[in-house]
Amino acid sequence: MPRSANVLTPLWKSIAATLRSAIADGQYPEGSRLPTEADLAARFGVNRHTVRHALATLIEDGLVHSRRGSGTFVLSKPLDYPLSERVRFHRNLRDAGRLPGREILAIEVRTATEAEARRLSMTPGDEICVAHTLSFADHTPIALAESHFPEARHPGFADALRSSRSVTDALATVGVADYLRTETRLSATIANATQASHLRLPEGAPLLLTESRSESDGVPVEWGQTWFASDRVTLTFDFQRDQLP
Amino acid sequence: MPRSANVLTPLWKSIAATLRSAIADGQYPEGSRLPTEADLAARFGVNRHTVRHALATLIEDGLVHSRRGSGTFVLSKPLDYPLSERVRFHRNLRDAGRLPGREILAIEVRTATEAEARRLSMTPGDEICVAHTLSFADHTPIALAESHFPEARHPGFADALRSSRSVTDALATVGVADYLRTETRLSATIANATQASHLRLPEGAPLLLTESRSESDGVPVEWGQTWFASDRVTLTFDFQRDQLP
DNA sequence: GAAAATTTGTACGTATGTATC
DNA sequence: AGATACATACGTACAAATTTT
Repeated sequence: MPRSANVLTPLWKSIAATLRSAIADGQYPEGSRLPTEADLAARFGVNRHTVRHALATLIEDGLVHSRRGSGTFVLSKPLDYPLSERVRFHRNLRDAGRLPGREILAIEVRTATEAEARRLSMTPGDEICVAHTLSFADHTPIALAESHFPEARHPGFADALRSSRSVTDALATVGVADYLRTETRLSATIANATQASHLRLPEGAPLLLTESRSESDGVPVEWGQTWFASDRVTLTFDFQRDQLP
Repeated sequence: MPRSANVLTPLWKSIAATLRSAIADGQYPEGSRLPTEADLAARFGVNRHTVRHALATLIEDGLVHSRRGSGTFVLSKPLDYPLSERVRFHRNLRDAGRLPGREILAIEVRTATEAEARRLSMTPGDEICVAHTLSFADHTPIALAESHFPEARHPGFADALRSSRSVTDALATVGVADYLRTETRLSATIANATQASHLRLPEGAPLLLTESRSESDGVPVEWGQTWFASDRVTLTFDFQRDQLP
């Protein structure tokens, strides 16, 4: 039997608002499961359709997501990762109130191919250091990176990176006090099996790929590709702000 | 019978290089099909495995892609789309030597929701103009956009946009001579059925999503989301260049 | 590992108030 | 004023995916 329709706001809208504020209040924390649609319907005293309508708006807004047979879960808000000419991973994460973490998957030293040499302003055959790393925020993987460094120009860098575990520190020990990002290219890809496994994502999840070059006094010191788990990170930048170190 | 191994560069590498330069020379234009693996093997006088090894590197680099039973096809190089505080679609495309095009899918004028009002510094209930557009480069769709404009602040904007078909022109007719992009957020998504159909992509293709706000004299004039077909566009930006109009 | 229970997704239908032509 | 379309809401049933037994 239809409810008297003499209302200012629709039922589903007020239910959506209630759920929204309950999530905002931390009543349903990130990753937690909402009550089942049947439960919510009973609690609000409405039909299941009405609850579904409310939930649809939360899903649309990326606040929750539902899995058939499993339930509706609160999504964690993606980390804002500001891109600037002075991108520093640890600093970015601490500024966002998250615990930064980095795991080195592999470090190899080998001779540069033609394309790699070009990107680092070297000659093919020169030694480069290639580092594969996995970055974490609060123990959750957020990005997978493949970074190329001109080992020939900075001998001992690979060893420094192995012991220091921070790019900025390792560069400092080989004499690169400061460096700036000079070029950034952005595209989107689909996670392959390897990437998905490292990032703990389903295969086929959307990834944000950045390709960037950093220089120190006009000389390239790094060229790298980084694949971000797009549902955990949002890259941001504004041209106004001149952020200082 | 194995070939004498006393060689400087491996066979597959020189074959890959030959194919690369053939593609670069325009011998195999964008979208065209390479000779079959059997043909290439015969032409280079090697085993089909060797050709496959060479092709694998081209596929890895995103230069070509292969479809079982169909062939190997030359991919078109993605358009470089520079992001700056002064992003102008038509100008960006002409600078890249492409033919810009824009199709207006829908323009609606309605009252702003709470979230929309916040983004445009308005009050909920104020009138906004929402435009759904599709952008083309050389008649190929590259981006799908949903733009929000403060109609209440600039009465007549919707009509201006309907007749002018350029955001910059339409803003000019309502008195906004210049505007700058103040905020940009980036993420990656998967194309849904609607997006895929408009962009002429397979469902599930990776999209690059930008969310941006533009202001004129500190007052918001546009808030929009743009979904780029990631295999056709690469967003770029460098902090060095101060590009002038 | 198979079966059962749980939970979301989809589809049919009904009814009524509200806005539009 | 009447016809028509739309939004809201309830009822029921079954399919499909997941979790639990």
